[in-house]
Amino acid sequence: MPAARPLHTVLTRRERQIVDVLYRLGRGTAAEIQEALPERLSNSTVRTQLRVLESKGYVRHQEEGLRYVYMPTVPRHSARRSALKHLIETFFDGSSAKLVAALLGGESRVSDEELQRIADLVKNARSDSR
Amino acid sequence: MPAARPLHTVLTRRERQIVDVLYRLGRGTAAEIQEALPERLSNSTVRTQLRVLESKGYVRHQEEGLRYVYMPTVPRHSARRSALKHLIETFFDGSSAKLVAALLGGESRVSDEELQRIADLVKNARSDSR
DNA sequence: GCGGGCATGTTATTTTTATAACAACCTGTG
DNA sequence: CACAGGTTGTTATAAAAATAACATGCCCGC
Repeated sequence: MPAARPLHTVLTRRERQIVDVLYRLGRGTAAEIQEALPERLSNSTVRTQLRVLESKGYVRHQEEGLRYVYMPTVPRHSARRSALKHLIETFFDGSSAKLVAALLGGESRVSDEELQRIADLVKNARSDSR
Repeated sequence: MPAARPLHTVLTRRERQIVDVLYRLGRGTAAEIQEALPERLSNSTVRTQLRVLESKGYVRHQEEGLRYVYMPTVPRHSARRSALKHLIETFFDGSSAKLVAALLGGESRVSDEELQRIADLVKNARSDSR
């Protein structure tokens, strides 16, 4: 039974890197993961790490033909929900509005298209709550 | 010269916990940090950890009367910007809109007041970009 | 059917992390 | 002024993480 606590507070540095890659890719073989990692590691190392993650219950694999395809056990949406929560609490004083402010105000502005989509989301949310 | 890479990808598990506390508190003594940590550690351990963090350049301290007050070296807003970016890339396919969707759609709904504030932010952002 | 290329499994070792005991030092108070 | 309480510095050790070499097995093409 894994993680009462958010994943990223439980995993080691390497484990996080690997799990993050998996959340980005959805699923992947050792080789693909190795490729996607921010640091060069030997294939052997990556596989060992994956096995550890699996034994801890954070990752599982399916046999696909000959090779193993790994994926996270914690569903993406729940991992991300808790990551989001943690981020808001740590950096935004618990306020979603502050997060949005940072999102819109940052130097890396969102595209007009994204902005439009966000506006729509907000509109819907508001009419829902009315 | 610390961290070309986002903090949380560089720090160990404990170090992250401590740095996170510091970002939440802004600043704090060893005792305060110890208090705020999600796990019970001896005061000695916390201080050792802080010294390590300092030697790595992620934290610094000021002498305040007798005791040391610690704070992050990386400014909060830049740490949070990169954390946010990383979160969006890992869990939201690089789309801010998807993040907002999760924010508004999650079970932990934002309050009406927050929602209002968000709506205003979006409105401003849109008129700016026009 | 044999050797090359990939994949996996096993196991060992090095390195880093994590934890904390102990000593020394102020400082205010009885 | 002695000492209790809170703080820092030093140093040792235990525990975990990280890395990778080496061995094994399987399929495919020559």
